[in-house]
Amino acid sequence: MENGWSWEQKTLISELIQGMELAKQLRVQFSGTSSSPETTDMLLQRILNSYEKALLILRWSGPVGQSHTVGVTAGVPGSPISVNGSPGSDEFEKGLKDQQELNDVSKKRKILPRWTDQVRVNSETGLEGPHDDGYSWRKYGQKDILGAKYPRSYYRCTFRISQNCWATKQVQRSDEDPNLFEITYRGRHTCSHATNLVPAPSSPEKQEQKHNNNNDNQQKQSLEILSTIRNNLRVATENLDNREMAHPFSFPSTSFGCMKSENSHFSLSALDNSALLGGFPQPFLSQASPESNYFTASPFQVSNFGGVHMQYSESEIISAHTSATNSPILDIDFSLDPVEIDPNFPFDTPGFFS
DNA sequence: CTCATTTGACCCTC
DNA sequence: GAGGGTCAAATGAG
Repeated sequence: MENGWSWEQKTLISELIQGMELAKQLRVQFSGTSSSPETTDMLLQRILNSYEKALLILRWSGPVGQSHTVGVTAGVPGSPISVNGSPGSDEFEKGLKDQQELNDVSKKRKILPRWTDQVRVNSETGLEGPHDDGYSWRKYGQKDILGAKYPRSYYRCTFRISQNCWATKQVQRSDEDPNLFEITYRGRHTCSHATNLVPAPSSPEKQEQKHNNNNDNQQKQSLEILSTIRNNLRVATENLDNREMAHPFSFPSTSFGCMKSENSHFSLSALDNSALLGGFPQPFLSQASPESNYFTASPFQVSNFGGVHMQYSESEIISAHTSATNSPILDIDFSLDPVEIDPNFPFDTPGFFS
């Protein structure tokens, strides 16, 4: 590997840089405008900071982090938060240490990266969108949880055996809001199979629209992203299947299938300039409802893609915040197919909120 | 027949 | 010991 940097890494860095430059341009434009300039500037600054951190992390881990070890990501297994931690080199060392520990199988489970999404199911329209996170899951258990009204379901990747893919997820229905499901992902997908491929955008217009957003309307898109952030990352969910209401823990595994590049429409080049904004890995990329039929990338791009939206619980946001500053630990698999996006790339948390 | 789900039992961690 | 997570036999669906 030349210089230890793969093509994917270079592309990633290139995209990061480009995104950062765009954010800078945005900041220049916004500075001085009347519409809450402080907030705008602050948010833009945050975005820039995030890019810088991401680049830092990337460069730190680049040639070094070639081991592709199942990463300790921002999510940080088990303990979400230490909010006030400051980013420091010791954290990097910790990351290295954790990665080394991954060699110990017995610790594998413990160290698996972990993050949470919240998915709301709309009882009216009742479509099965939000659970299509692009992977193929098989339910292996269900458990009544102390203090929880509803049982928790356990899923693992269908290809655990065939491809040694150790990704799992837990689905817990919210007590307060039965329409809300908290999905905790653990581990990364190492499988490359695609039993069920994510459908292409339903219509050329939508695809075109998306494409335009990626190119001609970058600034507009950024504004929408900012708007999304302002809205606490909470977006209404539509067109979801209320079948889940009746069987909350039977998330259809059939509609998933590990994402396959040729169908995912997520090639880096296709993402163009929005790669950093929209190209979030699983579970941040979710197939939109059958109606919208194209991807959503949450939480940063939700406003651009109708249909299903992930929600982040406050704790998750905090976690994100924390990991951004505290856990520059990487889980970047640069061995990925150029068009495949690493499920665990720690964009879930980091920079965008720091 | 094959594969996914269910469910009670077992294991692990705190 | 309690609770959460996983295993694996039984069962069901296609």
